[in-house]
Amino acid sequence: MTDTRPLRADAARNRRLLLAAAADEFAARGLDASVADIARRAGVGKGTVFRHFATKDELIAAILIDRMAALSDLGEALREADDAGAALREFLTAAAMQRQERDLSFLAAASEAMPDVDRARGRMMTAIERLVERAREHGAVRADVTGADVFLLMCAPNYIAGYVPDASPDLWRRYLALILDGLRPEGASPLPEAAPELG
Amino acid sequence: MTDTRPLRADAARNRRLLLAAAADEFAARGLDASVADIARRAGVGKGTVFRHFATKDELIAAILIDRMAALSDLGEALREADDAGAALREFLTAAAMQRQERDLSFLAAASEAMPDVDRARGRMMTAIERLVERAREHGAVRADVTGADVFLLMCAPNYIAGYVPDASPDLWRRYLALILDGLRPEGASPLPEAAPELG
DNA sequence: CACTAACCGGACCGCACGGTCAACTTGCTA
DNA sequence: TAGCAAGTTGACCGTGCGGTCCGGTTAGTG
Repeated sequence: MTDTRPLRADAARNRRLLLAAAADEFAARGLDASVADIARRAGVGKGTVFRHFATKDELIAAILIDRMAALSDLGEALREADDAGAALREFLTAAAMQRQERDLSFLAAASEAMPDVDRARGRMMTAIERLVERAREHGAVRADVTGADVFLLMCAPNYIAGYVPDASPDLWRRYLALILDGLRPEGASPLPEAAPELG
Repeated sequence: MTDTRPLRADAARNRRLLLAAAADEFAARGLDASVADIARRAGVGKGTVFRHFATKDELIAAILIDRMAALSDLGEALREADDAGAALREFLTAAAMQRQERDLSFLAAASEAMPDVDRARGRMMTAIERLVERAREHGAVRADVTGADVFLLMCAPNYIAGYVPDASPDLWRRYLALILDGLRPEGASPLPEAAPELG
């Protein structure tokens, strides 16, 4: 944090390789993918992984923070969009497009112990809340749906499609469309149970 | 299979205790819950677990088969129901009510190697397909949704609600309602991507 | 009641994982 | 180009897991 000396060229390169390899490996095998496999995929020794990330959890956190930051950027940019409903759709499509990890429980667990994760999640949550609020005002989504709901629904398309062996890589679009249809206001039956409070 | 001699009284009791303890432990900690913990919760030695189930996977399979059989019974009973839409809703509610495991990937993996699992899954799939077909004919669900879709969506409410730390135990009802609203035919936009083929 | 096959339990094994470390290599700078 | 801090590496460690095994226990039977 306080120490911001730039990385040596090879170290910076390895860090990039590691993040990419880890994202691939996690997408393929889930969060249980071993650090050794990630190192091998990156063409690097296992020790190097722990030089860059003190812990496997920190590596996961770094990836999640990157992704949440990108989505936050998008969400904030979309605040100006003309069509609030289309903006929300675009956001959720982008969220599903970056292969999300299936196991979000890490997010909840890490938020308590890792302030960086918590901050990134908070920023994304407010971006989502703004989008939902605006879409609601424009009558593009049902009145009883909240930002927290959308946050939770964000990964569902990948989760659902992820359990089809040999699925089309775009199968998630089908379930995203289904969920989006569930969000539309026309003829919606009121939702039971209060919306959850997150973070 | 061929050998159907009845279990000794204590063995039968322990088997029941084990299945219950395993279901609890899996629900609480996911499929990674250790066999030792399950044995402890059942008040039994670890060796006893492996006397009843050759492998941890077989224990999981036994639980899954029980649940799928119960759902198949319900699904077949609901074929006679007057309101086809209500029947499908009732089925999905029952499916969510038994705490489903979050990690369905086991199902796909086990189906290939374990014929019992495959058979139970097949029976449940046809029950679901019948319910969906009938609901579709009655105009209670959109035309482009299939049995495979419903099968995949079945566990989503628990998955979504499962990542809220301290959630109300009935929070899944909220997301089930949302998904059911996504299934309704009025004003549905056609689904992209072909429905997956399962099994 | 005595006998035995079925059953139980927990010490034990091998393995794979996350994480450490000390010897070695390399990019930077003066 | 010499010197050194920064970076790399893979052998190594402790831990916790699924699964084994055998000595002791118990439910059923004649």
